[in-house]
Amino acid sequence: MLLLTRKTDYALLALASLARQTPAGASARGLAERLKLPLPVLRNILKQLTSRGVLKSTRGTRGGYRLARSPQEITLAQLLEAIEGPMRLARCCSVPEGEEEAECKLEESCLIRGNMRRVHASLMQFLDEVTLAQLAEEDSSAELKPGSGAGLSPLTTLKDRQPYPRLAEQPDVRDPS
Amino acid sequence: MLLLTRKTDYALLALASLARQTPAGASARGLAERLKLPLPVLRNILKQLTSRGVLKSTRGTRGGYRLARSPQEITLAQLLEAIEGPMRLARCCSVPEGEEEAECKLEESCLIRGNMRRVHASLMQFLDEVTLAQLAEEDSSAELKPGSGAGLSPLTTLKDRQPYPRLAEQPDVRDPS
DNA sequence: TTGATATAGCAAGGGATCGGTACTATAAGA
DNA sequence: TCTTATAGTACCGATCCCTTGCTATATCAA
Repeated sequence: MLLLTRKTDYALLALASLARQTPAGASARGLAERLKLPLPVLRNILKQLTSRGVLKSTRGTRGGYRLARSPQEITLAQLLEAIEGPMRLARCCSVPEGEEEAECKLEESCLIRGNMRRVHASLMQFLDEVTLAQLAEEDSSAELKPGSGAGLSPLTTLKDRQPYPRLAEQPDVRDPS
Repeated sequence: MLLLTRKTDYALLALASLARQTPAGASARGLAERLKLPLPVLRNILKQLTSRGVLKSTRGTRGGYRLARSPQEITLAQLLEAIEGPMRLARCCSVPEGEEEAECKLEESCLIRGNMRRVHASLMQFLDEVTLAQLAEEDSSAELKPGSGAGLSPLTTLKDRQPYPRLAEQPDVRDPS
C-alpha cells in the first residue's frame, strides 16, 4: 500500500523547495523546472495549497508563491490535510463533528472502534511533530546502499525533539479550567 | 484521505474477533454473521490472510479459521502488509531490495528522499508496536462525546509500552565492524 | 459411500478515484 | 497595452478498489 499519492509527493517537494528559500518565493514555472515536475500538475497543486492557507501567492510579472508561515510552524499533518483532505485511519475515525461517524454502519457492534481511534490519535500526533523544516533539511547522511544494512542516520535537528508520547498518554484536556 | 481501505477495516474486525476467542476458531459464515459483514467479501479476505500466514485454516464440516500466532505476536504493521501489500510512505520508500527505487524518476534531484525515509521508518516502527491483542481489547473507556473535549482514555496494556523512539534514534546499525 | 459443510483458487465487471490536460478569467508590472 | 503569472473550472483516460460468481478440493458424519 502506498500512503502518499503522487500529488502529495509533488506538493511536499515543492514545499521543501520553498522552505529552503524562505522567505523568498518562486513561480510555478521556476519550481517545475528546478524540481523537474510537470508544470500543469504543479500549478493545480500550488493553487490548492494557496486556497488552504499553506501558501501565499502574488500575481503579476514578478509574482509567485511563498510559504504562508515559517517552515517550523508547518507540520506534516497540516500539509497532508491540506492536500488530501481530512485524514483518518478508518471510517470510524472522522474528526469532524456533525456527521461524526455516519459512515460506519457497524457502530455498536464494532469491536475495535475505541482502540482504532486511539491509534488514529497517536498517528496524528506523530505526523504533527514532523515539520516542513525537518523535511526540507539538507540530507547530510550518506546514500542508502541497498544491502549495506545500515542507513537512516539521524537528522540533526530531530535530536532535540521530545520522544513521542505513548498511546497511553493521549491528548486529554485534563485541565480545562 | 482515508488510510485504511474497507478491506482492511473488515480484516481487522475479523482478526479482532478471532483474537478474542483464541485459540478457538470460527468459520467465515459465523464471522460474517456475528460482525455483520458481507460474506463473499469476508471470504476473500480470510483466504488472503491465510495465504499470507496470518491465519490458519481447516476445511471440512467443522473447519474454519484461527490465528496462526498469538494476538500478542501479531502487529498492526504485519497485518497491513498482509492485507494491502508492502507498505511505504512515498514511492521512494520501497523496502524491497532489487528494484529499490526504480519508481521515482527524480532520484538525485529529490530534495526530501532521505528525510522521507526517516519518517517512513519511524512510522513503520510505530505500527509495529501496536499488537492485535491491543486492538482486540475490550473497550472499557467511556464513549467519545463529541464536544466534550476530552476522550481517548488510555488502554491499560498500552501503559506498559515503551515510548516511541524519536526520529533521531532510527534503527541504525552503528557498528557494522 | 454418499452428502453436507467449508475453504481454495480464479475470473470478471462496475464504480470511484487519481493523474494529467486544457481553457478562460483576473491581476500586476513594464 | 503587452507580458507574465495566478485563479477557477471542466474534462478525459487509466487505474485501482470493491464486490460477486463459479468451480474444485478437503473433511466429517451418517
